Amino acid sequence: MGRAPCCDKASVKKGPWSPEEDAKLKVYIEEHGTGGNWIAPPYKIGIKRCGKSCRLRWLNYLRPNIKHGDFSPEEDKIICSLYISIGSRWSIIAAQLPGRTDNDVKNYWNTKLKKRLLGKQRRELNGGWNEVVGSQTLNASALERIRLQIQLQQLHYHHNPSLCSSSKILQGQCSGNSTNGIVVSEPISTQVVEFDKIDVTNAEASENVDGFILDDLSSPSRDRYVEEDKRMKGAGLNWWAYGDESPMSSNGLFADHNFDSMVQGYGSPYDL
DNA sequence: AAACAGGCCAACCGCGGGGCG
DNA sequence: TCGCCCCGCGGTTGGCCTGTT
Repeated sequence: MGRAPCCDKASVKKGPWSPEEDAKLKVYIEEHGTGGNWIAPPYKIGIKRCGKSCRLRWLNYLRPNIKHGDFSPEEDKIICSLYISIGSRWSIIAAQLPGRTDNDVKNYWNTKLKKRLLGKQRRELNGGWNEVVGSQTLNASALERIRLQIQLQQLHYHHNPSLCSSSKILQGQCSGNSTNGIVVSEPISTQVVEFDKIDVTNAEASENVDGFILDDLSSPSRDRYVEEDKRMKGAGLNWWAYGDESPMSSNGLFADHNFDSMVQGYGSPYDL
């Protein structure tokens, strides 16, 4: 038996909210709160909206301190790091970004950040991934996160020059036994690539050497990152400071060769 | 100038989980 | 314990906007 609808779909209004509806809802919520019930407000203020629609409008647009507009490089880093760790748990990720909503973060990831980071996926190091693990195909989102982990690991080295010299990056082909449907334990055959010390402030050199993130960015964005790098270095900070705690150890290899832990994520620098 | 394609984002949909009678 | 109801969440859609041909 299907679940009863939360409202009469035939009589509720859909589509964009009018300024009048916004104003009514805002005034009502600010004066009365929701009382944990989103079904009542639309009836009480006389708008023909589903309670869920009211909740969404309030959370994503009307509530105080909502931040609209461009995401900062710092926010980018938080989103990337958390996505690697926990996947598409947008509400949790958004909770780490004051003023941002899960919807905002999700849209930003899907329309910009993912493309920026995965845009060079086709240019993976020396042949890239074998997506088939034994007879098991990796869950797509898990695979994507693994790929991002590797690409972000590169950024990590960009911004930790002390780690860059003769650093090694796992680019890996996976093989082994399925353990829980999406993950694989040892053995993981690895290919290791060495690359030279890179200084991100030399954007041109970075383009030439790594061919990844920076040359994917438009000039203004790249300049932003370079500026941010200078600022962070000036403050004695490194980007992507998840190294030692991540499933990849600081030498760039997986710490435990266990894809399960990597896919589940436990190395975020941002405590949840 | 018109047509088309792609990007972007607000809003909707449907499911899972928790509270409660 | 069961079923209903609602909330919260992630995935998806649809329409507007902008850039390109």
